[in-house]
Amino acid sequence: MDVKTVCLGMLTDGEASGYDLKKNFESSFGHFFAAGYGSIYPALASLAEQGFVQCREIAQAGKPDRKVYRITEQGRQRLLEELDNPNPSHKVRSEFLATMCFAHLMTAEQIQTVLHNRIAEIERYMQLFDDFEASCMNESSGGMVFTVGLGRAYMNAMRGYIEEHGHMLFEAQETPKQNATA
Amino acid sequence: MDVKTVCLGMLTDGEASGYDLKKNFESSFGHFFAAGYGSIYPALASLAEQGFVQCREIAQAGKPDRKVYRITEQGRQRLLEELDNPNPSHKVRSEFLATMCFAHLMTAEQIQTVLHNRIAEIERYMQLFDDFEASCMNESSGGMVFTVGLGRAYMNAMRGYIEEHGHMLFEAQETPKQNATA
DNA sequence: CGCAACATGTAAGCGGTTACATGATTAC
DNA sequence: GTAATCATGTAACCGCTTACATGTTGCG
Repeated sequence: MDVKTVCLGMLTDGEASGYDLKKNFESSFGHFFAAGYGSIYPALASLAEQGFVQCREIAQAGKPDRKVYRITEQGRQRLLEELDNPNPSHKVRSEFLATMCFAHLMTAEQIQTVLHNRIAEIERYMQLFDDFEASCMNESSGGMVFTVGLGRAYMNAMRGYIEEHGHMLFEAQETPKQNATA
Repeated sequence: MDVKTVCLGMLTDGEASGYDLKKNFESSFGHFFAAGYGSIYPALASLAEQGFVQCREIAQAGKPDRKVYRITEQGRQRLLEELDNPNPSHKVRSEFLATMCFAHLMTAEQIQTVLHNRIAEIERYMQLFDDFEASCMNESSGGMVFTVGLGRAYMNAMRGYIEEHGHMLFEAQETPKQNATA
């Protein structure tokens, strides 16, 4: 399951351009599947080449032609095959947690800053979830609703844990050497 | 913050070989920072070349020489610089959630299987957390304890959410086309 | 006047995954 | 016998990130 497959899935909701899909990746998919233009445009080109999507160009004044993609029947079949995976992965890559493992090598201010920034980012995601529910809750599939709910649940758990247990990071500092920001 | 840096951090706990570090990556770091031998051995070689670690070879009968690495003073400085980042990332890449977004294109059995497997994986992580606490809780830094606690908190949140709200994925199935497993 | 939004792409590079290669010892 | 544990590495590959390239419209 890569960016290509997710694009294909998004297109089951109706036609869209690469630009449109990017907005989708930012809003509803942002918390668990990031993708930039550098992945999306090549993905769409490749899908078109394989016959999984069809492209319709719409001329525009002063802007590049808008390229709108629509999923084909082969594309739908392909998507179903991908969705058949019984054990899709869920991977976390956290520099944040890696950093916190070594909190005893950091100053209290450094730790405080990192924690503060993490909570701020969590709040941003929470805002995204609120926006999503405010705007497109009615037209959304149960799957999307589930996804947003799960995002909210685990962001909430993280925030709660940090607020309740973050203090333990400040205990047992060993020789807080002066910062080597050089 | 890449595999190299995390290896460097692990070595602040004492000397270790690549093989040792791998076990570390699997147990305590497994839920937020995966790394295989293909990343670890080259990372150690590169760190040694840069003077951030020193290598001591221990001959062994019938096995390759055991290469034990120790962090140097430059290595410690380097690590402190890396830890100075005020906004370390926390990224999720979830084929699981991506799949669930398109649950309305799947059969009930498929969804059930995916959910079941995800919960099984969460239980595995929970077991790892228990093992960690049973074995090395006393000697561990506050940071490691925090990390494991946070992992447990969000695994728990995920599991709870799936159990309480998973049912919504089965509503509103649209034309559950027969599977295209080809 | 400058920035954000609209709109599409390419190319280099990087970091991590996977597969391959080797081989003894110990426990079931 | 066969699987797991110990133990280290290389090399190809793959997919994503980042930077670059271009240009208009409209708002404050």
